[in-house]
Amino acid sequence: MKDIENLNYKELLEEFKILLKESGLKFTTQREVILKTLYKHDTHFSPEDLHRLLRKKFPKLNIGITTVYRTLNLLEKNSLATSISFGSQGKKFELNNKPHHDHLICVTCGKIVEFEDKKIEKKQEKIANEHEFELTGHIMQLYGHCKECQIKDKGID
Amino acid sequence: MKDIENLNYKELLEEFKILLKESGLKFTTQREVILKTLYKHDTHFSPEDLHRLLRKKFPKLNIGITTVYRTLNLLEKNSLATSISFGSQGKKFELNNKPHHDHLICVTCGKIVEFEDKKIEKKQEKIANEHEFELTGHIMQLYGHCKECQIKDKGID
DNA sequence: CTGTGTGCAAACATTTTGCAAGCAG
DNA sequence: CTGCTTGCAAAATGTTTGCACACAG
Repeated sequence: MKDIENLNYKELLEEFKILLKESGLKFTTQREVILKTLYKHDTHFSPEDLHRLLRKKFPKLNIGITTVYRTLNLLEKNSLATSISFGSQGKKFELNNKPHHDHLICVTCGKIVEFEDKKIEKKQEKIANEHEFELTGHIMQLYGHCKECQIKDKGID
Repeated sequence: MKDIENLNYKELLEEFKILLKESGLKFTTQREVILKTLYKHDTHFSPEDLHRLLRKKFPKLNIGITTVYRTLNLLEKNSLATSISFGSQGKKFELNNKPHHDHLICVTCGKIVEFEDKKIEKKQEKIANEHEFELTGHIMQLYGHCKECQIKDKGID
């Protein structure tokens, strides 16, 4: 798996172009603005949110939701992006250009908070070693109710 | 978060009934068989799979997918169950009546090793608290190469 | 030019909602 | 009896596919 951690936009773009060429695919304006927007906003985007933003910022492009889906899936397939999903609320995507981190996810409103914990990562390594595994990666997602949703759930309703 | 770890079915059922009463909801056959089936099978169920199984095992009930969704959401909202998303497919639900165990997965041969680590669990709680989340569950999956496959991988490939 | 990419509309898949009838309390 | 619950059908939501035209290489 290619390591694109800490790449700046120019490097990322280069990586994307190489990857397209290798697969016999074409570099298009749509694909470019999707990559650029993901890079600039550094958030978890749902396809729908990203699409809305793109239509607003690049009205002339008249970009379709279909293209957004296709490009996000393309990025994920090639390890330039990662999606995290929570069922009915759909997937959210982020670029893989920053150091590894994990996610806290509110099961009520879908809010995502990132966190990083070196001690846990260390412990994971240790567990892997104990079982004679050579680690290549991991998923860790914590699910719960965020502050706002705890209030909502208890107060009214 | 209510602790329902290690409850047997009778206790779990009691907990469910109390919870329903507290919310002014009713105890119905549908809700009962859903709880019981989740308890018995001790797996991650998608709503469709659970629905299919329920229709097969309790044909007279003629249970609707709607009820399955509603009950699973009810259980999750009250922390008796947790839903997680495996990959790109929909949600899967499991009861919270067992201590959470996690998985080490060999990406080559698919072998799965279960493990449990109290320190990591504690740390996760701490992280959640720092972000004012009330935890309901988590996924932690470590991916890597198991001992046997490390040998194989080095030989060939 | 060639074949991939695009937007659109329609198809699909999954989950939620409106409703009339059923049933728990 | 009261009003929550249910199954059904329809709607809403999220995602993919077929197609004809556009465009990168």
